[in-house]
Amino acid sequence: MTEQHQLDKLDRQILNILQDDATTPLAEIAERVHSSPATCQRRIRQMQNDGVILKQVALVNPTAVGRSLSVFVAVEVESQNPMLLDKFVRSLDKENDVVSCYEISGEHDYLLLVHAENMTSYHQLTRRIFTSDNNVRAFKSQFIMDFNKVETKITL
Amino acid sequence: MTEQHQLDKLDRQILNILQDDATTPLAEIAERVHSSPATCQRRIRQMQNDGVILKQVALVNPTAVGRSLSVFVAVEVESQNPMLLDKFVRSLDKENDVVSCYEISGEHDYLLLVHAENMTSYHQLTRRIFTSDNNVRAFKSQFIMDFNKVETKITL
DNA sequence: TATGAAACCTGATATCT
DNA sequence: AGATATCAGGTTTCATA
Repeated sequence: MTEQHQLDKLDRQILNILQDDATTPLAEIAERVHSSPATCQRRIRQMQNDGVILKQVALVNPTAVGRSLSVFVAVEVESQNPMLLDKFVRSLDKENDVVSCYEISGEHDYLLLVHAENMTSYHQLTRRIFTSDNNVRAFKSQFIMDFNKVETKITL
Repeated sequence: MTEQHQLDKLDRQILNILQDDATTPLAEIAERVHSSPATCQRRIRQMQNDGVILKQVALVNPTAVGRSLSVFVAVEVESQNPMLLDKFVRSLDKENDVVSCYEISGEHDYLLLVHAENMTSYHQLTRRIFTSDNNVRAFKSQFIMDFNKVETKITL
């Protein structure tokens, strides 16, 4: 998480590969970027230390694990008081179905991504966290009907 | 990608671990779930074949790779003609800055996540793809001011 | 039929030039 | 930075319940 030197072409090529498949062996990476395994290894470690690579994770199919209802929820808060905003955000940590929370500009304040088991459990979730007690004035559910493109990759 | 048997507790525990850190050694996984490395290995392979685990990827910090402007774009299309919808979605594939595209219910049709270098490059992107030629009636940019919680993990 | 122990072998890491 | 040696850890086999 130290200060980062500018990424060069080699770094970017390695990142493109690892963002597609983090299990790619160093020997294959080296071949594809025309370098050596040792050099690739050093670059990767450097980028991990610099916080360029945040972590390596397994991506799971929500439907296959019983979360077949996915929703973007646009939330409008009652008060912009920092303590109340913080309280709202922290209340999401306990909620397994809330995968992400972004603070956004515009008419809404937050955009959440939720993976729920079904409509009943989603409804219960909304009753639990989108309350005026929790500093929420209003919320709008945008149900995801199709995942046309869901990448985590930032192509460089 | 075959038909999937029901996931048991062991599978779910393994998924929770791999969604946090896909580099966790099998020996450590085995210890934490009170099983053996061989069994954990077999379960993981099974879930990969069943499409429960989609892939393993490196997550990259957008800011650290020069994409410091992140935007959710709500897009409303002109026509619901399937061919035109498909054409719009396919036009996004070429765009490196467009990370995901969800088809949603409500007043808008699509929600895109974009990681752009800066406002200038984002503006150029909007001129390129959010055009009436591309079946777009209107779009609304929701700039991300803070990533309060950005997970890929579906806690089981 | 699924598990755990142990052998085996690939590939990650450290050292040296 | 690249080549080599070492060692950790992933994979296969086999025995067992």
